[in-house]
Amino acid sequence: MPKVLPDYKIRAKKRIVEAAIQVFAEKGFHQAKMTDIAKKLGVSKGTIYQYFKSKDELFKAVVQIPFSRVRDEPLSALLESGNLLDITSNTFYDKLWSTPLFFSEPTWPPSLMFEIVSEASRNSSLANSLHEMYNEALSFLREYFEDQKAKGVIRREVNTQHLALGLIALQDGLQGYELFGMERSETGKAWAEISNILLQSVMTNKAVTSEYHDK
Amino acid sequence: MPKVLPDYKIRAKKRIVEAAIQVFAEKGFHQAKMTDIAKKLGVSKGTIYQYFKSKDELFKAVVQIPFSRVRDEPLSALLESGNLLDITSNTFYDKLWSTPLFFSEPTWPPSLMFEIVSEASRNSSLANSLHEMYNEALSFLREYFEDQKAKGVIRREVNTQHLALGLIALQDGLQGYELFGMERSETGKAWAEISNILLQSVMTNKAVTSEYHDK
Amino acid sequence: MPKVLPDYKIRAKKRIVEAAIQVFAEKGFHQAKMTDIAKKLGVSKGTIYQYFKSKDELFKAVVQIPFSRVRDEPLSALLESGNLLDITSNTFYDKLWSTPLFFSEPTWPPSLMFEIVSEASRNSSLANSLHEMYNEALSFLREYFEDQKAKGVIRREVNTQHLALGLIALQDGLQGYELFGMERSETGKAWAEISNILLQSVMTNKAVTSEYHDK
Amino acid sequence: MPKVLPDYKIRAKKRIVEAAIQVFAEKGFHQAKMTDIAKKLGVSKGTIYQYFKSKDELFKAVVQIPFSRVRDEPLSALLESGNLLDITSNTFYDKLWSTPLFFSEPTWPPSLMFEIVSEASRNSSLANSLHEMYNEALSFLREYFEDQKAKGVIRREVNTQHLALGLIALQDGLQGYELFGMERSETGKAWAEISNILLQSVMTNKAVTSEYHDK
DNA sequence: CATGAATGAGTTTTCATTCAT
DNA sequence: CATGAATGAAAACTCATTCAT
Repeated sequence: MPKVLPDYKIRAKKRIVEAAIQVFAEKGFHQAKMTDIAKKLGVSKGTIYQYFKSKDELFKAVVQIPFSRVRDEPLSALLESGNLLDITSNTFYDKLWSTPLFFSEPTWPPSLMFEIVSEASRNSSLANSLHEMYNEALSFLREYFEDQKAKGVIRREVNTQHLALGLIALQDGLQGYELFGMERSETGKAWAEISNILLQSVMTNKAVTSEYHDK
Repeated sequence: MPKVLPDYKIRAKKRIVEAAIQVFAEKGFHQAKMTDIAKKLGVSKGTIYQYFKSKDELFKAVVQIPFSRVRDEPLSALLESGNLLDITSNTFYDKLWSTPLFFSEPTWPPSLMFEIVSEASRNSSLANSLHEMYNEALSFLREYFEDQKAKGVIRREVNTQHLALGLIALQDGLQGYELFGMERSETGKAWAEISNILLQSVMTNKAVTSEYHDK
Repeated sequence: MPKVLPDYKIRAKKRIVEAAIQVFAEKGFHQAKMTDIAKKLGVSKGTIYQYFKSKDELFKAVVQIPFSRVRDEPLSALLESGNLLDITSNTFYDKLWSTPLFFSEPTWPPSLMFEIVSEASRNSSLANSLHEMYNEALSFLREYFEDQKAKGVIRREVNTQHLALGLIALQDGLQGYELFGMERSETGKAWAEISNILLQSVMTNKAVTSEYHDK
Repeated sequence: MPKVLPDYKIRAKKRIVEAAIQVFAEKGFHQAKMTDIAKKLGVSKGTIYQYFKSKDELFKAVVQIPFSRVRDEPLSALLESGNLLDITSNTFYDKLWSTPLFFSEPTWPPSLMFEIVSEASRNSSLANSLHEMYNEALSFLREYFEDQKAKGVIRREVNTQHLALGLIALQDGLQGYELFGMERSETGKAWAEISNILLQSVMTNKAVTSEYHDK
């Protein structure tokens, strides 16, 4: 009888993955010992092996966390309710990465993200799934920009794919700098200024004028 | 007599560091075995230990490679001879990262760079030296922009620090995407388009006009 | 709640220390391989590392075995029940070193003792704890002699500290000679004769006479 | 053509052995690296291998240093010129061990001595040669005592073998205590007092009286 | 199911010894 | 002969994984 996993098992796996994400982020995948993860959960190593065949299996599960950051509700709300230049706000910048960890869908803290990207360069299957996730995120933003284009906010000749890619790359780059100690205040100001220049440049004259009037 | 290392020892260390960079980039620090590095060099494990006390020591040496990418000659030449919008070229984009490996000063391949950044989040001493390197690179670009400002190419009200930070972050972000399989052709086009929008936005009207005439 | 080690862990550590003492005595510290110790216990190397961080840590534990030989019950009993010249007996000589190994408190076999003393000359922390142990043993014997002095058995002008030191040194010296093959029968006779001369010399005339009468 | 070793070779070997003794004493046999010994001599490792097939061979050479301490000239002179109770002096105590190192015949410093004794318990060939050396030293002292007996200084019923054994054992024991930090002043006083008691006890009444008169 | 002591394969590290210069 | 860089066999040590309780 094909049986789906009982509910408690799914919840147990999720709790383990959440703990693993934290520990991997704190120590790095290879420095993180199975014992550390077990300790963080308050269970024994053996228990983890009841749910995941191996440390590698657990890593894969961590990596399969759906890439939901751009799609998550607060972010979508932000985009859909406001106007285009809201993207330049620190609120948006923060949202892009700091989707509340372990609240709804857990997400990778930046240090883990960078390790995963590095790992992806040697692991094509991981690369593929990362690629897919990014494409999804990009589509989401691109569609939003296309929408704005349809509304006459963004100029017709703008390549929305490149715009989306550029904005997210900018944010990822700045994010990385925070890892080695660049101040959030500094990266935040750079985000605000650069994204503002970019978006103003792609807006129609009409939109620019009206946005300024709104302020 | 100041006791410096004999020349051949410096060269030996350098060769080991170069091999280590390659192997670390291929396999990641923890997957890279001392044997792998020795094999790549065609020597025995023991030889490496004559030059570096431990694997960790070797990693530190790898990480202390001076951050010379922006200062290296071809890059400077590119900036100094050409006009501002040359930055938007793929040549420049390539230069930023792909300073020929093991030619003059070895540099970290991207996958190693991402691993190092991730590691920096847990290692404040590493973080400090990375920070310093980035500041140096940023200063270099900012000074260039200030120069352009003095020449009337860039508008006076532009914050050149943020401009430099934004451009490098954009490049680093795109670089990361290549690690999980995004095509260079795609990232290159995004770079060209976004950096072009940015730079045109910060240029004086006069400069924009003349640059267009040059083409 | 004061976090003490669980009982079984203390017992496990003790069993490992006992095995280590045996193997160190048989082969010497550096010739003794972790595998040898594990094999003697019938466990794997890994197990030992669960209880001791390193071979050196294990050595330290071996060395911290309390110096109980003079204080142990049979020895005290011997001293307290008998008369002073019992010290000259082979029973006492044997007791001084050969407290039954691994019976109650494990003690160092002579070959290990000599290695430890040699090591102490290069390791001041080890030297300190050895010194302390010896002082304890010496105090015990000195107090016994002081007691005998109070009872009129030993003459008042005798320096009991030097007497104790001399007797134990004599025993340690003879012990060493057994290590390179001097017969116990020979060292035993030397002990009997020399300690007898010494003790008779420090006894009061009255005590000498009565002791002779006892025989 | 059977050829004895050229003179310079013998001298070279001797210099190496002397350096080895020092380094073995400082660090212990296993902690002493061939490099250390070479450095102490100011030559390269390779040179040592020109004269000794292996580290073990070198150790054997160190251990074969003739046991000359009791026979060496100053000591013999001391014994032969003076009277019996001179043995109780600190000068004699010092002489027993501290035959000037590397002056004529090198001798083992105490820490090396203790390591060698420990090693002898596992190495019967080493044990044999140590035993032989000790017997030689004992004979020397015993003969001296027999001589004193013939001269009417020592009583006829005294077992001179045990007396010699006891005195040397006492000295060796005290020597060991200095290795873990017992003060020379303390061990010296114990030696003076205990050896004095012993020797006075074995002397004839006549000798005791006259010795006292000499003072 | 949960536990955590035991395992041992896989690495790092050491250093006596060799040998090309 | 002397040198010291290179070697590699032999240890120490790690930690994911297993399994008896």
